[in-house]
Order: sequence, then C-alpha cells, then structure tokens
Amino acid sequence: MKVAKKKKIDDGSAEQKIKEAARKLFTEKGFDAVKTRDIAAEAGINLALLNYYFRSKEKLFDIVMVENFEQFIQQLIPVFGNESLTVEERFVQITTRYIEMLKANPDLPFFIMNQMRGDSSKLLAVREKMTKVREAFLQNIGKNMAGGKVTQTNIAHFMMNYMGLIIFPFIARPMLMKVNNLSKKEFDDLMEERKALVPLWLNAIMKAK
Amino acid sequence: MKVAKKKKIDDGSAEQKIKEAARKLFTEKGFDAVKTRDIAAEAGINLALLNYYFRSKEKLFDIVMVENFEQFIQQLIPVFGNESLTVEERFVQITTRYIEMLKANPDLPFFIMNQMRGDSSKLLAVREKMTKVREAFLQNIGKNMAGGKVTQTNIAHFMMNYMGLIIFPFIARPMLMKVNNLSKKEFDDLMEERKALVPLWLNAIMKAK
DNA sequence: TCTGATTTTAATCATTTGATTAAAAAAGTT
DNA sequence: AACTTTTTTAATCAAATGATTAAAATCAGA
Repeated sequence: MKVAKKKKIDDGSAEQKIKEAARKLFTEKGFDAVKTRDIAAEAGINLALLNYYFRSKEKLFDIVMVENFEQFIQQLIPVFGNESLTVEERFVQITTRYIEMLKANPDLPFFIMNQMRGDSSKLLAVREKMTKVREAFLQNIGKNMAGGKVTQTNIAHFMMNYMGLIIFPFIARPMLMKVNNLSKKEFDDLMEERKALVPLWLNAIMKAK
Repeated sequence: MKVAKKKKIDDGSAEQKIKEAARKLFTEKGFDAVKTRDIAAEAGINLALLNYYFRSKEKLFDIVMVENFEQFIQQLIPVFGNESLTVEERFVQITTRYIEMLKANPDLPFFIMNQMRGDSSKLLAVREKMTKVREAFLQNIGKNMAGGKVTQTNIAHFMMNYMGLIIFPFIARPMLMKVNNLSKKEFDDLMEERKALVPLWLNAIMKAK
C-alpha cells in the first residue's frame, strides 16, 4: 500500500494553474526573465504540461499579454462614452475605477509599457484598442481645455499628464516605496487619496497659464 | 616603423567599445533580453574579449547600471541646493535640464524603473543617492505647498506628480508615439514645450483645491 | 630585430533552457 | 471488467548561451 491516499487536492485544473502562474510571473518580470521551469514550479506541475497545453512559451505569453492589455484598456471606453455623465464626472469615475483596478494589479502598467517597446508585431492584436482609447480621450477633453480648442499637441500633453498622474506611481512603485519608506498599505492609502486628487489636479492643469 | 598606415581607425579601445555597446543594449532592452553575443556583435569584437575585460556579463551590467543611475540622479542635487535661486527658479531649471538630458537618453527612465523592481541587492550602491534626492525634494517644496506645511503624504504625492510629469512621457514614449502617430521629432518638440509647461502645471497643482 | 607582455582570435566546454517523446496513470465509456 | 481517450510524468534532445582556454597576432621596449 504505497500511494493509498494520493494527494489529489488539485485546486483547479492544471491548465488553469499554468495560466495563472504564467500571468503572475510574466506580468511581474517580463518574457525573458521568466523561464518555463519557473512557471512549471510556480504552478506545481510538470514542465511538459506547459507545452502539452500551450504548445510553447511564446503562445502562453501571448495569451497573458492579450488578457493584460484587455484589462488595461477595458475600463476606459464605457465610462468615457456614458452620455448621462458630465465630462468632469466621467473623469472622476474613470480615475476612481482605474486606481481601484491598479491597486489590485500594480504590475500591469509596467508590463504594458514593457510590451510597447520591443517587437511591435505582437501589438497588432491590441492596436485597434489603443486607437479607441485615443478617440475616447479626444471626445472628452475638448471643453475643459484652457484655450477652448483641441489640438494634436493638446491631446498628447493631456494623455501624458492624465496617464502620468494615474499610472506613473504604479510604474515607479518599487522606487517610491523604497525612497519614501512606504509599506504596501501606506502606498495603497496614497493611491486612495489620489482618486479624489487627480481629477482636481487635472482640472487645475487644464486651466493653468 | 612598420605599421605606419595600419588601419587603426579603431574608434576607441575595444574595452570602451564593449562598454558602449553594453550600455546601449542593456539600457534599451534590459539584462535578460541582451545576450553577450549581441554585445560582442554590436561592439564589433570577439565574444571572448567581453569576458577578458569584464570577467562576466553581470559585472559588465553592474558598471552600466551604476553609470546609468548616476546620470539619472546627477542633475538634481546641485540645482536643488543652489541658494542663489528662488525655489520656483530651481524647478524651472531642473525641469529644463532634466528634459534635455532625457531627450538624449530617452530609455534611461525605463531602465531605472526596471532595476528598482527585481533584486534590491544591487541597489545598495545607489541607495544613498536616492535618499539624497528625497532630501533635496524635501527642502524645496515646503513653501509652495497649498496648506503651507510639508507632510509625509505631501512629499510622496509631490514626487509622484513631478516625476510623473517629467519622466512618464519617456517611459510611455513608444506607446505615446504609436497611439498619437508621432515622429521622433514631433515627440521631442512636445518635450521641448514641456520644459516651460511642467513648472507651470506643477505650480497649479500645488495651489489647487 | 629580438624578447616579453598585452591584446585578440578560434575552438570548445558546461550549463541553461525550450521543447519533444514514449510510456505510465487517471478518467471516462460501454 | 475491458477498452479508449485524456492527462501527467520521467527522461532526453537540440539549440542557445555564458564562459574558458590555448594559441596567434600585435605591440612595447631593448
């Protein structure tokens, strides 16, 4: 009677476990830094299973990437298009939602920025989504702009500022936590504050000069 | 006098060429994505030379990293400490200098952020520099703050905002260029504009609410 | 020019890493 | 149970990769 009990506590299918492990590691460290054996270990499965289910490391990564891009962009469009809200309300709502999402996925922005460098061949799948985001911005910043009219330049600066205020803290999170001696909770509290502050600041920026 | 002519066009010693190639590639793509053979090829030298001069890929990377960190921080301290300038003037000058430097080294911020994640063992060499930056900020934002007094929270938010406005565009540069269809020159022109705009915006933010 | 040190090269090694294979184990069907 | 299919494993492969070595080329000083 050797393996009478056989620990089959199997939380979730192997396929699912692999995908989750891959998502965690890839998002955290990027494609090159993660080895297939790391993923197998993290998922607690045999290395061969990875190739059995996903054919290759790259295929697995692609899946993770598309999902991550979706999550990164997802939240923006619906709110921006909501006609029953004033533009200002939209920005408050977007900011709140977005920071909320980022608190749960703090490594996401860095992952995205990392992908946007490197080979753009993979980005075909997400290119149209990017365009949509730009259009959403375009239709929402017109009346708030200082001069009153929207230019190419305006839009670019605005995106940089808005995304910078929301996203940058998460990209720089490890540095900010080290430099300012912040615990994870303290960092999250700061982000919580920014839900209300960023729209305020953004308004001040647009009115400035 | 044998080798009077000898094609010794040799721009720089092999050691220098290796370091430059390494700096370029590591800064662009990170440690894992760059292979020692890539560096050798880029430098136009034999692979063994890399190990002859620098012992290992990691040693070479460490050199590049420390130099990059120096460049990243360098410019801040002297200006922040300049007593002959008003605080506002300091921010204008820092912003201008910093954007100038980043235009010449657009991949630097991403490299730095990338290093701050990952193993913090290597960061011991740059830790004190980080602390200095924080102190410099601390001594320069007091009087401009809305409430008049500086708190832990204030500093952190301020760093996020200021660095976000200056640095984030360079981190998101590939994305911003794709989404907004910007040429390299157009991007640089935007950055040029921000030299004057960021201090303005920053002021507006601090006064806001 | 000769000699010894330095620099560079080609060839090779050992490990890592992504992937495959053949077979065992488990689950499902009749 | 008998079998068929699906899932999982251990063993192994081939290529990529960081590193080393011994010898060749170059250089510096007499």
